[in-house]
Amino acid sequence: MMAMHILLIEDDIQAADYLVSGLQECGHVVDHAANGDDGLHLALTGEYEVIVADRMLPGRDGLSIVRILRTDNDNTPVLVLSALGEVDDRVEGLRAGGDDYLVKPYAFSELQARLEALCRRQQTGTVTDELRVGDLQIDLRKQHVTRAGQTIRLQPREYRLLEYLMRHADQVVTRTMLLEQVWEFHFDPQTNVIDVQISRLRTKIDKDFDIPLLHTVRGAGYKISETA
Amino acid sequence: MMAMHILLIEDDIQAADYLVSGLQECGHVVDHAANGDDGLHLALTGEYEVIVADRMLPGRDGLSIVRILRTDNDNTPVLVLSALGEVDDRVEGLRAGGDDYLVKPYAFSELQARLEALCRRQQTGTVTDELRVGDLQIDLRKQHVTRAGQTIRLQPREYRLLEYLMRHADQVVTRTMLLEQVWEFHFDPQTNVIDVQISRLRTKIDKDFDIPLLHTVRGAGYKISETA
DNA sequence: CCCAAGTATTAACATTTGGTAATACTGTTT
DNA sequence: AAACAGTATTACCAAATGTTAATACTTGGG
Repeated sequence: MMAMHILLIEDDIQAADYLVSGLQECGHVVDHAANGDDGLHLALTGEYEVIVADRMLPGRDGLSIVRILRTDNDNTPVLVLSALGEVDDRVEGLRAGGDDYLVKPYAFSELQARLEALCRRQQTGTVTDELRVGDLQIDLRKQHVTRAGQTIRLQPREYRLLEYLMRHADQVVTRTMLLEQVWEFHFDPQTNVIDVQISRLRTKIDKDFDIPLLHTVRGAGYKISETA
Repeated sequence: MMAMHILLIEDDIQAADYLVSGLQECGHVVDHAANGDDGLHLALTGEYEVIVADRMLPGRDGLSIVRILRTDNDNTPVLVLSALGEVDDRVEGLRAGGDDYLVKPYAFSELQARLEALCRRQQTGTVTDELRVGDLQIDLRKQHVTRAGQTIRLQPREYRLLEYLMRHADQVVTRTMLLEQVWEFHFDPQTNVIDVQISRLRTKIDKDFDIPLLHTVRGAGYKISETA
């Protein structure tokens, strides 16, 4: 089993210590947060393969953390630990979302097995988990974009547009390709949606930087590339 | 080959007559419009399995008709007839959208074959092409909803919600089912989105009618059914 | 060098939809 | 009957994103 970066959000000190040691012995790197708010902060800023969170937490409970991550388009898998009796409808909903839950008390070996399963599911989903052109970089798992280390916040459509462009880096991408693949329009909208969205994307990824990466290929379309 | 209702939009009288006769001889029912505007009107109001439209038309061209149908969520397949030389980028886009085009001059047998292909594609897509509960009815192909013959205009999400409910008519549909199937949320948004959207849907499908079809199943979810 | 087509940029606007919350209604339980 | 949880309705807001349109810049051919 591969070593993983794991975030553990658990307020019970005893349980937390036990888990941290156990997971470290398996070769994993474990960060620990003792309450929901710290946990959420780490989850949003850090790079974890998987998050283990208690259902009941001071401040912000485990489910609320999942919800916020998902709303933020962060797909890091979360394993929710819940005491017998506190399993509710929402925990069931979790399963379908690629996450999992585990009812306390549980065997450590089961926790291990489920963590592995969650990571496998994640890994098979995407072949690579990042795309890069120059200093522009997409974390596909977290749908997180940075340029020169600086976070760039994109809207959903802008993200899809950029992802498509980057999956075809150094290739010319035609307007028709974009309409079909990014907009799922199979007809001509006869408006300049694309021009406008390209422009919006440009201001976000190129405006504040010296070297433009998103190039116009006159009469053909667009191309994202390090070299003009 | 099944008999079909076909709408032909063609301004050239000779060509139109030729096609109408030919198609009628194959057992089809053909309506003919001689210009783009009449054609669009028939397309929007009538019930056709397939539409054949000239690319160049007085008033409104064939592609513009396709565009308007699609914007209106009408998926009736359109076969565009285009003279050599007037094929442009957009026509290519058509193909991907489940439509087709044919360059003049063409053999009548090829037209026949393509019409059949378009209809087959459409038929295999949906097993039935309408859902009905009492006097409430959905035309799945045109995504058109009527109650007691009266058109009901729904927003996209409202439509998906209603379609899901009607595909499970007389069955209780839980909130979790709706979140996953209609909203593709695999986590609890912890808001009352569903309640609000159900309410919006109700005002559209039940408010102006005597018998309510959308019922609340307290503690469980919702059910669409003729009988309370 | 000038023109036309292609493209860029920008602002204002409309629509769809989710979030929030106040209020009211309804069925169930004690 | 009173209390309570579940649900309904409604209004207002905000975000995302498509539409329109005015204006300006860019490029290549004549």
